Formats: sequence, structure tokens, C-alpha cells
Amino acid sequence: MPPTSETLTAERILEATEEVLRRHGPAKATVVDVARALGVSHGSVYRHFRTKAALREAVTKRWLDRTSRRLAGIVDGDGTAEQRLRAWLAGLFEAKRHKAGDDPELFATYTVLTDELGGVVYEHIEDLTGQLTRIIAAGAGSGDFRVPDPAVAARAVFQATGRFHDPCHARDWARQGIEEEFTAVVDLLVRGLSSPSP
Amino acid sequence: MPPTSETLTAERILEATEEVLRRHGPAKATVVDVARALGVSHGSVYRHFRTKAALREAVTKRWLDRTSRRLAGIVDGDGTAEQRLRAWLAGLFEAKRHKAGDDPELFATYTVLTDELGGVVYEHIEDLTGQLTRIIAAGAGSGDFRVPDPAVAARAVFQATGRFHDPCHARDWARQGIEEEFTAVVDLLVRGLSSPSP
DNA sequence: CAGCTGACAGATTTCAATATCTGTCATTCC
DNA sequence: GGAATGACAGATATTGAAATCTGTCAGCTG
Repeated sequence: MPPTSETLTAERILEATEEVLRRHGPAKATVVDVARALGVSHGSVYRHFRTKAALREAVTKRWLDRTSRRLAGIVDGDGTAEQRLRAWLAGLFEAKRHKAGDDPELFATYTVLTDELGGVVYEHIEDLTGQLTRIIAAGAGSGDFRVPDPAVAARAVFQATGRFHDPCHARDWARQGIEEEFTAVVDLLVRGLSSPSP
Repeated sequence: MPPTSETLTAERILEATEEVLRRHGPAKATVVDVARALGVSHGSVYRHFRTKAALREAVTKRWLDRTSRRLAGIVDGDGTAEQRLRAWLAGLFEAKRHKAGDDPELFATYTVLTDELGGVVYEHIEDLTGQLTRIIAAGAGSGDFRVPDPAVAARAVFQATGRFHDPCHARDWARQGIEEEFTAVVDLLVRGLSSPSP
């Protein structure tokens, strides 16, 4: 009994995979489960994704890209470079914190997945630091920021704020005072970017 | 056949525990193993440490304190506050990186231990940020740094450099270019501390 | 004939029995 | 008498046999 009689597409498989991951967790989510959820044989899933790893990679990439796209809107938005930088960092923190807080099981699942999929995460980080570089370069152009190399500065800012977006710190995001800590770090970084060259 | 006939002290037990941890890893290191290594019955170990958790805690504390003490020497050392701050941060990075690089097994062992012992790690971090606070306060006093609250700034600096001392980033410490990343982050933070208040 | 199926081999995971460990304490030993 | 021992009960870990999963492919189906 097929749940829907639409044709089987990669998109539908990804949808079902996400649901199975949410339900079963990363360790117990099998290709057979995904096929069962779709009412097809597991052989059909292998027609669209060569291996289980490729399927996991695709679903993880989709998940990460959702955050990327949301933040991309801030890069060319309104306000000064400093305002956009602050909004972007706050947006990243907020997005991660909500993902972790709203559905901890699913977040833990993706944390496991990203741990085993180095390449996808690398691209995601390149994407995000690229966005940051554009904001900082704009600030350097307008004179708000004084940095020798916007790309280097962007990476430093991204890494320095790791505590507020790297999944390995997720358990701290619910702690009392985390907001103040975030503000203190961002203030310090913004002052570093804005100060005259040494 | 007791390997040594000295009296059984807490110190000797900690020594043996560290050796057993190095040999067997955190999951397989048992109290029975420790007793066997010392040539005594496991009941004797329980005379000095009430539980296995207490033993693990004591040995972990000892390990963390070794790093603390090494860095404490820099706090009141020679040079300007900026020089000491840079030396302290570099020293912390260096210490952690060597621990992780020289004996990855033992480092992984302590990473597991610190994960289960929240309190000990909390105290260790309080200790380290305390040292940082003293350096930054000295800089604020001499006019090198301009910060409203040295303790807040110290915590921000500690967290912003987390990538270079937090065990969850240990695998990145062997990567190409990590030194440059460290320098970029520290430069940015020092500029932030030194710049005139906003 | 394009897409799907289900049986299959080898790899991985589960589960229950078996063995080991933790923490206690009555007893032994200097 | 203070320190150490080793037997013990309940909790935890190991092990290996049975079940399940991954990835392939010859054949079915519409």
C-alpha cells in the first residue's frame, strides 16, 4: 500500500529520510526504514542514491543549506556593515540555538551526521565565511572597519564565535548568561575590526 | 608479589591509575586493574577513594592542574600586559596541542573523563579565566588595555580562543594553517582590548 | 524499456547468557 | 587497633549465535 502514488523522486526520498531520522535517530535509521516509509522496496532507493552514506550526505547538506540561505538575506540587507555583522552573527546563533532547543533529538542526529561527513561541513563553513567576508569587505570599503584582509578577518570572527554556533558547544546554549557572553565576545570583535591598524 | 613495598598512599594510587588509563583507555580501566598494578586488593583502593568516580575525578584534577600551574608562571612574569597575554594564550594552545599530539590515546582518555566530570572542568576554567583576568586587569591599570570590566573581557577572550584550547577541537590542531588562524584571532582580540572605549 | 522488485552474499547489529566489575564488610594480619 | 584482605550481591560489560542491514542484480511489470 503506497502512501502516495506519486513517482519516486530524490526529493521525496530526502523528505522521508528526514522523517525516519527524526523518529529513529542516526544509529537506527536504515535504508530499509526509508523504503518502508515510502512504500517501496529498498532497491528503489538505491536507484536514486548510490550508497547509504550518499543519502545521509544529501539530507545533511539540505539541512545545512537551509541555515545558509536564511543568513544570506542579511549580507546584502540594510544598515551599516557593523549592524549587518552583528545581525548576521546573532542570526547564526539564534538559528543554531533554536534547532538545538526545539528538537534536541534531531539536532543530535545531525551532529552525528556532520561528524562523519567532513566534506559537506567544510563546504558549509566556506559558504558561511564567504558571507562574512562580504560584510567585512563592505565595512572595509566604507571605512567602518580597518582590516588588512577581509577574508582573514572573517575567518577569525567565525572561529572566535565558534562557541555560539559550533554544535560541540550546544549544551551550553541553554545556560544562564549565554546572551551576555555572546554580546561580550561580539563587542570585543567589533572593536577589534573597527580600531585603527596597529 | 608487591611491585614496591612502600605504604599505599593516595599519590601512589593516582600514579598507578594514570598508568592504567594510558594502557587500557577510559572504558576498560577498572579499579581492579589499578589494584593489580599496585599489587594490592581492590578493597585497599576503596580505603583511599570512596568510589571509582572519585578516583577518576582526582586523577583528572591532577592532570588539569599541571597545565594551570605551568601558565600561572606567565601571569606575573616579565613584559607588558599585551606580551604576557599573547604568551599566556600561546602557552595554553601549545600545552593542549602537545598533550593531544604526543599521546593521543591518553588525551582522548582525559577528554572522555572531563566530559563526565562537569564540576572539575568548571573549576579549571574558573582558574584559567582568573589568571587571564589578572593579566587584563594589569593591562587596564597600565593603560595598555581599555576595558570596562577585566573579568568580562577575560571570559570573552577565553571563549573566543576556544578553538585553540577546547578538546572538542583537538582534531583541528594538527591541520595546516592553524598557527596563522591562531595569530589572526589573537591579533583581533588584542586590538579589541587596546582600542579606545566606544 | 524504464522503473521497480525481492532474493542473495557479506557486513553489521541485536540479544541473552556469561563473565567481570563495583562497592561493602566481617575477618585476618601485623 | 589500624590497615589490608577477599567473599559477596547487585550492576555492568563481554561474547558469540541469530537477526537485520547494505548493496547488487537478474527478472518482473505496466
